[in-house]
Amino acid sequence: MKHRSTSEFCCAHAPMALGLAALSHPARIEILRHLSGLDASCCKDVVGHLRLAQSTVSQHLKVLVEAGLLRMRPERQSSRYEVDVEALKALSDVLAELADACAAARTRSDAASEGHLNG
Amino acid sequence: MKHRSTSEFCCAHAPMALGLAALSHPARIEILRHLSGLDASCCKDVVGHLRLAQSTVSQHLKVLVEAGLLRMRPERQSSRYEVDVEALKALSDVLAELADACAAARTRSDAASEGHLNG
DNA sequence: ATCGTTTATCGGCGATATACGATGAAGATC
DNA sequence: GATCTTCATCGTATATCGCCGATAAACGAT
Repeated sequence: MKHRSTSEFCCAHAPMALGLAALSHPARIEILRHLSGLDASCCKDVVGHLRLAQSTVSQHLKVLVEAGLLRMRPERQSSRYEVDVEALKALSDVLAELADACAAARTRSDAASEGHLNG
Repeated sequence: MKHRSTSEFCCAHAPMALGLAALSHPARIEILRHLSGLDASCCKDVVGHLRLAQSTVSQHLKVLVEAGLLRMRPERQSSRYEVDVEALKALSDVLAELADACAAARTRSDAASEGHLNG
């Protein structure tokens, strides 16, 4: 997840890669889904929902917070975790842009080869 | 990237997680962008674009192929790699659905608290 | 003050990811 | 046939991940 790659594209795509990495685990996807249903929730609640050790869940929550996809209020007794809907939407949009760019490029090249080869 | 987690949600979210994991590296994002510009391209071309060893690039391409985001025709001399636009769009849509679900849940809960608390 | 609850962090283990060089296979070129 | 190019794979080294148990910190209740 942490890379010290070689070129400028690394810096350019690093935020997107970090966000997607945070979502590249079934447990973390499920955490987002679970937390979206409720208003805000604590770690213990997530532990009850998933079948993972408390320390493991705490780690997953930390990953999501560091990726900016969750916000947390550290109320020492029972911290509240909440989905950052804007950040999630932003990440989704970036991926959608990539998909659209690829689709547009293909459409363009299809049109070109039709124009050149006439079918 | 390969997890043998505990519950049913793992299987449910595994495909999404696998796809996002494939995109969770700047080099692989850049590979998709690069390949979308061209029609189809070979490994050497990608090696020239990125500043990574040929073996490393070959690995990244393999990851993308195994995730279904790239198609490859193994022409032994110079294999052709091509973006699977449909697969990429599908993955983007799944993430968009997750984001929308979270947004919808928040909107609903906002409306509820407004109704209860009158602001 | 003591106990119970909840959470975050530490340390360790096994598995995986990332990167590279070296090697071998397959086609092209001379 | 000899050589070059291109690519996939192997082997290796290092770093990170994912998981857990154990522990410490913070708060509430008794």
